[in-house]
Amino acid sequence: MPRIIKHPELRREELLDHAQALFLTHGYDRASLNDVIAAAGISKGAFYHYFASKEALLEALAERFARQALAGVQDVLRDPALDPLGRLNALLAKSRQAKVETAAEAWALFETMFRPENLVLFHRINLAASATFSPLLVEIIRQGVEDGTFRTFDPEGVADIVMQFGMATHDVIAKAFAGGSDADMDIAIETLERRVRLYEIALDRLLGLPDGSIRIGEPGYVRAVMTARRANPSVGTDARPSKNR
Amino acid sequence: MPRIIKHPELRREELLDHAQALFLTHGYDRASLNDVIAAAGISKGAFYHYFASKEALLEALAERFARQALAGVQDVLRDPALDPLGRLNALLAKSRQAKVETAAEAWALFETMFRPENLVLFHRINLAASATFSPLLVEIIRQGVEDGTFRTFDPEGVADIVMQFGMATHDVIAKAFAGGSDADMDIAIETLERRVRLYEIALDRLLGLPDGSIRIGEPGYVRAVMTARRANPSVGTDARPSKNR
DNA sequence: TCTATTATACCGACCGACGGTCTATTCTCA
DNA sequence: TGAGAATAGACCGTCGGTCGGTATAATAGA
Repeated sequence: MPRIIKHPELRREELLDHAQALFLTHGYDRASLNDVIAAAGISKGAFYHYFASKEALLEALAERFARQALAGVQDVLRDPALDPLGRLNALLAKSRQAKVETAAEAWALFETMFRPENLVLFHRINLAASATFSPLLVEIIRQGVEDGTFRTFDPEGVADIVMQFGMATHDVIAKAFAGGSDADMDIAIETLERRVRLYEIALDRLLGLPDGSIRIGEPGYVRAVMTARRANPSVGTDARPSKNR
Repeated sequence: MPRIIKHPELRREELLDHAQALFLTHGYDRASLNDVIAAAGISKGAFYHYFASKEALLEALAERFARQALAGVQDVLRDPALDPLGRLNALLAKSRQAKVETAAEAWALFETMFRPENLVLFHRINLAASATFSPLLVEIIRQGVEDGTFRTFDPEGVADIVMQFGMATHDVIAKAFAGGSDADMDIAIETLERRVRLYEIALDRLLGLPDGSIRIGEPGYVRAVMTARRANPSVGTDARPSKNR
């Protein structure tokens, strides 16, 4: 095997790219290190030069996800024209928009993200995302409390609940994919749509706002996300020779 | 090795008992099948006679947890004297009581439950618990809506949020243990206490009740749980020769 | 009641794949 | 030219899981 030397940062990113693809298509546990290094075209030794363990690779991947998500939302955070409620809604809108775009552009990725074997991966990403976004939410809520827009005694708590709501949609979506049939999907879409309305009201009331102040997604948005796949035909079930562990 | 034949159900329960002990002390991933069968004193073949896989063992364990939890709340569910709000509060009180008792009787178990390596185990148990308890909550809420006690358009959604809140305390507690020092623990206790108050209010308002109607735990209850360990000295960190995967 | 026969419970050697380690080699650059 | 970063790949112990086989229990026919 010829020896190929690349710029370290590039190699690291490449490794993350291949790991991401494999983890998403086969799940963290089922994608082996050998798969990853084979895809990346490097040796075990090279891999362990960049990452201390497979676990560390997962961690780095989650961090990268969080970093990218944060970058996409910087403008909202910095916009001085926004009041706390506006900023909070803008933040929610951004994350909604990110979901729609992901669904449209990479339905396969979107779908695999919610497969049961990806629970570990998903959890790690969410953990990293929480660590990144919670402080931002707290700051927004705190400002809102200060200027009288919001009323709550526990900004951190409310921030956590916002994050929780975001993650909770996961289970509903997972059920939609688990069912498989279009009918199941339809039920799941309507459930999720109702759930989003509920989350909005929960946050409204938790923050002492009139019902309808918080907007997580306009009616029909869930359906828009979930039917975006038509443009990008399903990858179907795992086409890989099954491993038995 | 002598061949010992036991009643199948007994053997199965024994297997679950040993698996539970090992999974809790070392985590699902780190406790190997060989550890389990060694503890139970049986062969690989015997194990695979009872369970199709290690995964199936975990599943069965989670189901057993859920079944036991369900058994503990049957009286509350059946009590005809309770109105929906009373029943909901009684249910919350029961689960609180269960936590306090667990903490007092088996602090080691309680602590290990929240260690990071037990995330998978914890998640499975919660999944099983959700599947078991959500329908019960839905039924209670639905009745409350019918008789005018509660006001909501999405009983399933509210039930899910109740379950979510129950699980969310996990993260806060996990942080308390992660910190380690008594000071960290103290901060975590106060955070959790405030968080419980927030959850109560969130549910009050979500169900259209006056603030203070829902009681998850009386003030000071969290501290009572977390300091119950004094009676039962900590097991400290993992005393086992570390495995490298 | 005493066997044949079948079904069930159990044993443990064995397997391929896994994550991870180690030594050796080659490249880069001061 | 020498130090150290980058890469290679053989190798290791352990893992979850399989398999051929054995001992015991249950059942049936005589």
